[in-house]
Amino acid sequence: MSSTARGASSQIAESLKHRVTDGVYAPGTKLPSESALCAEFGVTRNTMRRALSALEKAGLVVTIPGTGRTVRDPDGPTRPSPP
Amino acid sequence: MSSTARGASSQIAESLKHRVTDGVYAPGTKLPSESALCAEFGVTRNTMRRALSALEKAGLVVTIPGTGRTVRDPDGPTRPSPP
Amino acid sequence: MSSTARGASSQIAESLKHRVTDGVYAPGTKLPSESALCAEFGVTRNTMRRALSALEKAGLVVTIPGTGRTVRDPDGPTRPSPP
Amino acid sequence: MSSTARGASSQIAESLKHRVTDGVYAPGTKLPSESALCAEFGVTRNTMRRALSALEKAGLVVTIPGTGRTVRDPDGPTRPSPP
DNA sequence: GTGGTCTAGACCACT
DNA sequence: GTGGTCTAGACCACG
Repeated sequence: MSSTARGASSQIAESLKHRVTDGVYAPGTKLPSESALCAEFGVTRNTMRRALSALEKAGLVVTIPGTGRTVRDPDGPTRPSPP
Repeated sequence: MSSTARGASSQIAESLKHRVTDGVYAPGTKLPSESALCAEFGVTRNTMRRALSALEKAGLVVTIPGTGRTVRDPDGPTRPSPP
Repeated sequence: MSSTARGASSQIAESLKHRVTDGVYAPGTKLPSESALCAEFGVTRNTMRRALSALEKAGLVVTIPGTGRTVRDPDGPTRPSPP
Repeated sequence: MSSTARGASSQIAESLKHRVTDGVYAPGTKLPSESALCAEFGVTRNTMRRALSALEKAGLVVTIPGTGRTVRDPDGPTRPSPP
C-alpha cells in the first residue's frame, strides 16, 4: 500500500506525477483527455479531475478549457527568474 | 427535399417534435440523452443541441441541467399564458 | 433472548444473513443502502456498518465503494476454489 | 443577475460570504452542516462543498473533519503579531 | 470534442 | 452525525 495517500484520486495523482517526472508525458506535449485517462484508470471523471487538479496545483500541467492539458516546461517562459 | 426546413438541426428538430406530438415521447417522461440522440441521428452535439433548443423554445420540453430533458405536459401547471 | 448473539450489531447481522439465506435478498441484487437499513432497524450507522461487515466477512455480500453492497452468488465466477 | 460569477456554487459562495461579512454567521460560531445548507439552497452536496471550499480558500472559515466548519475570527489566534 | 459544472446518491473515516 | 471521497451520468461553454 502507499503510505502517503489514501483514496483513488490521490494515488492516481501520484502515478501521473511520476509520468511527468519520468518524461512519459514530455514537457510541451498534451496529456491524454480526461475521458481517456478515466478509461485507463477505471475511474469516473469526477475522480480523475480531482487527480488532475493536484497536478495543476503542483505546477506540473496547465489546463486550457476546450483544448486540454499540457505538460509545463520547467525551463519555459512562465518560470520567473532562475539564478 | 423537405419543404419546411433545410439545415440538419432543423430537420432533426422536426423529427423530435413529431415524436412529442405523436406521443412517442410522452409528457412527463425524459428524452434520451444528448449522447444517445447524437448516436441515433449521426450528428455532433452542437447540431443536436441546436435541435433540442428549438424544442425548448417551442415549449415542448424543459431542460434540467445535470439531469436531462423532460417532455412538458401541455395541460400542466407550468403553462404560462393560454389565450 | 437470542442464543447465538448478544450485541445489537450481531443480532442485526443474523437477521440480514437469514434474508440472504432465505432469498429475501437474492444473489446479484443490491442490498438496501446503509441509511435505509439504519432507518429500518432503528440503529446508528456505526452499528449497522458493524453488522454489514459481518456479512462481508462471511462472504455473503461484496461492497463496492460509492455504489453499494451486492449479494454474492455462491455459484458465481468470484468463488475462489471449488472442488 | 450577478456579473462576476456563473454557476450555482459560485453564487452560493457569494451568498455565504455575505453572511459572514454581515455577521449572520458570527466569528467563532459553527456554520450549519453541509446537509442543512444543501436543503436551504436546494443543491447537492457536491455543489455545496464547492461553494464552501471557496469560503475556506478565502480564509473565512476553517474546516474540522468529523466536526464541522467554524467562522474564523479575523482578530483571532491565527493573526501573526498584533500590537 | 475538450474541459467545466451539476444532479443524485452511495460508502468511508473520524469525532 | 460530521466532513471526505467515490460512482454514474447528465447538460453547458468554448475552441
